[in-house]
Amino acid sequence: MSEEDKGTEELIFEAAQTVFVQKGFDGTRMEEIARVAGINKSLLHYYYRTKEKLFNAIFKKAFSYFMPKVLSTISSDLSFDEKIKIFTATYVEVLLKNPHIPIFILNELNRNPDNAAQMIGELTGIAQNDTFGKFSALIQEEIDKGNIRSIEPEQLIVNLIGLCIFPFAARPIVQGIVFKNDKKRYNEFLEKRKTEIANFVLQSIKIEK
Amino acid sequence: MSEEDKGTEELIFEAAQTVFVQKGFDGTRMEEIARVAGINKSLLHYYYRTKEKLFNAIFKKAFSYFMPKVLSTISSDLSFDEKIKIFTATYVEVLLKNPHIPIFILNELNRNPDNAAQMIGELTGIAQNDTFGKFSALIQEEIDKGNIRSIEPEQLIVNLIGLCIFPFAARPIVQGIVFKNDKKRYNEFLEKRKTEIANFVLQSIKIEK
DNA sequence: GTCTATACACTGATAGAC
DNA sequence: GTCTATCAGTGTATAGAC
Repeated sequence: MSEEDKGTEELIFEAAQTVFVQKGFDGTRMEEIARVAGINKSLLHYYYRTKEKLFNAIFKKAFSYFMPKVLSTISSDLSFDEKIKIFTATYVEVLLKNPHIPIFILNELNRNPDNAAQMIGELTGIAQNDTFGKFSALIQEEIDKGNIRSIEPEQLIVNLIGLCIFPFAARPIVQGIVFKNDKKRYNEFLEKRKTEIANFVLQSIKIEK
Repeated sequence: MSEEDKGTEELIFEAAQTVFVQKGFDGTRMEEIARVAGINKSLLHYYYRTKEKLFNAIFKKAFSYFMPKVLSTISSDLSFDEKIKIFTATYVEVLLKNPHIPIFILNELNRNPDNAAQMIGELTGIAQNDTFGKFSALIQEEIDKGNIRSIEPEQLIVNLIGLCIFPFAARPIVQGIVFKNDKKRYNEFLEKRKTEIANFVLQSIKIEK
């Protein structure tokens, strides 16, 4: 399907995604979305009544990149180490393809938590099917079996997710200040993270030393 | 000095800080700042000509909480382990007192990188006096001395900072989804982070196992 | 379905009285 | 220094022609 064959609705959706993700809800003008989509401002309202409805559609899609299905990795029958490795590598890969998603989601989550919570709820029916709860249980199991050292499962989970997301959410700091605006070094840095995060975490929690 | 004794300029500054940090530049209305400050809208322009100038003043102040002087810890004559412990503990403490700062800074840095970079530049004269460069050198020294395992200094630095900042920037996710909106558990979680982060990191990079 | 024209509200900023 | 009044510009949304 070529660019011209796309239906107007999809054209609008993609333009809205580009602008909303880059500028956030407050910073986005319907005018600009229309311009990017190459159509008239009124058509936006024809397809999506209000700015909020259009935004919410984008938010849902974006959130699925932010909290990807990767989390289902933990339900597989791989070894714990493999789960951590695949989870972090795949997560970083997804974010490399959608680098602006983290700050967009974090910011909108903060700006309008109630609406965001509702959008998230509508996504999976009910609270991600408690993926984090299952993840916690899995970690506790590993501790009980003596495979990893004692650590609060929630601390480990937040560490894992934070290590993946942070370099993207804080790109201007990491690229600009840590790497003195050397974009090439910043990108190499992210590339290495695919394996570096799992390595860093597993080194911290392994027991046989 | 009581609330009433404050000069108008300071009153405006504090009101602006409250609103800007909560709603960002695009989401903030001069009207609301005036209302929070309990003064007239025109007075804002009398003291700070434009919305941008007022915002920039707030941004500079906020950034000093985001990248606190804690970084100077690394120039002290403490042991490497102690430096990591004090750095992370103090950083988390600062953020506990200013929990909305991280997402505010990250978002504005992303929204208008050029202006933000200039504001940061005006803060310390020139690029933080290359604190991160010194930090990198310190880490490399420890590796060369055989005190910690081999790791790219930049990866370690980003891990350290990310582990401190992320739980604040992603509060709605961590408190809402991981802790199912149990605010008490979320706060206990943050409290424990003061020591947990250093512990987690040092476990990962120590050599004698 | 897509366009032009326009209503209506709001926002940042200024002018001018006190 | 502080206020009221007001302007000019912009933003979302709708009405109506085609």
